[in-house]
Amino acid sequence: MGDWKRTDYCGVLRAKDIGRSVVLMGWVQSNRDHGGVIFIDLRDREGIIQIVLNPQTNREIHEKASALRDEWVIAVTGRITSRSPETVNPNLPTGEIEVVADGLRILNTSKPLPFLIENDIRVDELLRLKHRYLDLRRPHMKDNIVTRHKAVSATRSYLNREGFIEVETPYLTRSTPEGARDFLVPSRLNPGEFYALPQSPQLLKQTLMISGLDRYYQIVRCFRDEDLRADRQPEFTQIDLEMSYADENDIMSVVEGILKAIFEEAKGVDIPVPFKRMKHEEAMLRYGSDKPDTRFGLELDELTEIFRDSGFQVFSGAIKKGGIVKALKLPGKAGELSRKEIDDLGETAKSLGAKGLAWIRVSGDEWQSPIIKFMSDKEKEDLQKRLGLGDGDIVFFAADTAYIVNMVLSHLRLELGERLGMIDRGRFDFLWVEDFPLLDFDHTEKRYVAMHHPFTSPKEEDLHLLDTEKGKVRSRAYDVVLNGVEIGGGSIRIFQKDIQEKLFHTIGLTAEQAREKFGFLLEALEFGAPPHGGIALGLDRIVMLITGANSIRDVIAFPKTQKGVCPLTGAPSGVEQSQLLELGLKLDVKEKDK
RNA sequence: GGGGACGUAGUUCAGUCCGGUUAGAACGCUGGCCUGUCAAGCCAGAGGUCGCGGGUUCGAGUCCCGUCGUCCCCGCCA
Repeated sequence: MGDWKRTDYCGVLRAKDIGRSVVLMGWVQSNRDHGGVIFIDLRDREGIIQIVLNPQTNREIHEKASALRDEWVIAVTGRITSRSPETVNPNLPTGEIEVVADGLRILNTSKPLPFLIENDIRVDELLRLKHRYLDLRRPHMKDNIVTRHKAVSATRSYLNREGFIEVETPYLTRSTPEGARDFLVPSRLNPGEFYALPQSPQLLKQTLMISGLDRYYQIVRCFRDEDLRADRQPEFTQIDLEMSYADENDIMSVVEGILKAIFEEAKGVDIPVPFKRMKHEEAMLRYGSDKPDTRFGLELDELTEIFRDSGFQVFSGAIKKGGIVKALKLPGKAGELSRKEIDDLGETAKSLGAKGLAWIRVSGDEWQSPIIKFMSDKEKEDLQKRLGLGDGDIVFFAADTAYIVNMVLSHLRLELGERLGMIDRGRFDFLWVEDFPLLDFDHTEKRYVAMHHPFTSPKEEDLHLLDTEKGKVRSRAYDVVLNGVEIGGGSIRIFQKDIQEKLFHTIGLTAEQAREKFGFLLEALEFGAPPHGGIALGLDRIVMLITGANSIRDVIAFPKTQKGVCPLTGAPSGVEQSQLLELGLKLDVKEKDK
C-alpha cells in the first residue's frame, strides 16, 4: 500500500461524490480490456465501482492494468466523475459514476478461482466449504453474515434496554444425563475425567436467578453430538434468557420484542405482535405437527370415528391397535397430480414408516380410488359430510399410530403446499405453541422422559395427575414457531425442591442419581429460589429464515458437513500419541470405523 | 443404524437405461485482436485417474459387487 491510505469503500460512492479524489482498495471483480480503454470493476465489502483507465491519460498504469486478473488485490487513486447518460449502468448502485484512475498499485495476485465470485453460482457445497474464504466473498454470503451481525446487535440493544444482564457461563462444564449426547473434553489435570461442552446453559442460568441477577441473557454457543440436518449443526448459537418472577406472558412478550427488533434491524420488516397462540393438542390435530407452517391451509381431517368399525381392514385394523385415521385434502388440485406423482407420494409415505397411502380423486360426481370399494355407503356419506369433496379434489389418507399418521401427513402437507405453490415466500408467520405435554413415553427405555427438559414446571392444575396419568400432565412450556420452523423453546421452571425431586423420580432417576447429577441445583433450590422462567431462541435458524437461506450452513461462517467435518480446517483430526498420553487416553478404534 | 439422490475437464452438466471409433457442451483459463464496456466482443488454444477398488466381457464412463465423499429425510436432537 506504501503511503496510500484508503479514503472510501467502493460500494458507497454516489453522484454526490463527483469531483472528489479518492483512494480505493479491493478485489478485481472483472477486467474489461478493450485494447485501448480498460474498465475494472473494483469490489470491496460494500459493493462495486467501475474504474476507467485511459491510455492517453496515463500510459504506465494503463499497461499495468492490462495484466490484472480476477481477484487480484489492488489500490487505485483517482477522481470520481459522472458517466455520460448513455453509459450509466442502472444495475449498479454506483452506476452513475466511475473513477478515472491516475494511480494503480498491485497489492497481491490471485490464482484462477475454483468458482466465480458471483451470487447465483451453482457449485458443489463441499467445494464452497473448502474455499470458504472465497465463498464468503460472494455478496449473498457476505450479506448473510452481516444480517446475522445485525440480528445479534439488535438483540443486545433490546435486552440491554429491558434490563437484562449478559453473563458468560462456562464451556467446560459437567456431563449431565438426559438430553442430547455430550461432546466430551478430557481433563489433563484430572486423568480419566471429562468436561462436557454445554448442550445449553440451562442449569447455570437458573442458578443465576437464584443468585438474584433477576434478568439474564447470553448469546451463547451450544454443543450437541447428534446427527446433522439442514437446520442442525453440532455447534449452534442460542439467544438464551431467563427472568425471575415471570410467567408465560412475560417471557412471550420479551421474545416478541426481541424478534420485532431483529426483523426491523436485520430485514427492515415490521412484524405484528403479539403472535398467535395455539395449544399443542390443536396443532397436532390440525397440522399433525408441533411446529405447523401456518402460511397456508391444507389442514388435516380426523376420521378415526368414521372408520372405527369399517369393513376396510387397513383403517379399522389400525384403529383397533390404538391408531388413528386422518386425511389431507387438496381442493381442486387433482388435475395437478399425475398418477405417477400420486404413486411417488405413496413411496415417500412408506419411506417415513407408513404402510401405504390411500387416496380418493374426484372427477365430476365420480370418486376414483383403489380403496373406495371397501367402504360402506354410510362411510362414504360420513366422509362426504366431513370432507365436503367436490369436483377436482384429491384427498390422501393415512391409518397407523398417531405418530406415523401425523408425521406422514404433515410431511406430505409441506411437500404439496410447496410443490403446488401455495406458500407465500414473502410472509413471516409467527406462532406460539403452548400447553405441551410434560412427559413423553420412551418405548426403548420403557420410561417417561421429559418432553422439554426435567426442570420444566407442570401446570399446577395437572400436578395431581403426576402419579396416575403421567402422559396427561401438561407443562408450562412454549415454543415459538416461524414458517414451520421451531425457532425457540422455553418454560416456566420448577423452583420448589420437592416438586423437582418428584419430577426426577417420575422420569426414573433415583434420589441418589438425582443428587449426584443435579445436586447443586437441588441444594440451590433450598436457599430461597425465586419463581423463574426463560427461553432459548435459535439464532442460526432465525437468520436462515430472514435471509431465505435453505440451510443454517449458509448463515454460519464456518459450518460443518453432515458428517461433522470442517472441510476448510480438516477438523476433526487425529492427534499426537504424546497428547493422548498426557491425557491418559488410549484409543480403541476398530479398523472399520476409521 | 435405515431410506433416497448425486459423484465425468477448473466449474456446471450431457453421455450411463440399451457396453463398441479419438468422452462432448457451456462457462472459466491461456494467447492474439479490439478506445465506452459493465455476463464486453471476435479469433485461436490448452485442459480428463469418468470418486476409488475389484469383478464380468474380446471390449466398461456405461453392467455387477464393495468402498469413500456430498446432500435430503427417518431414527437421534431434554
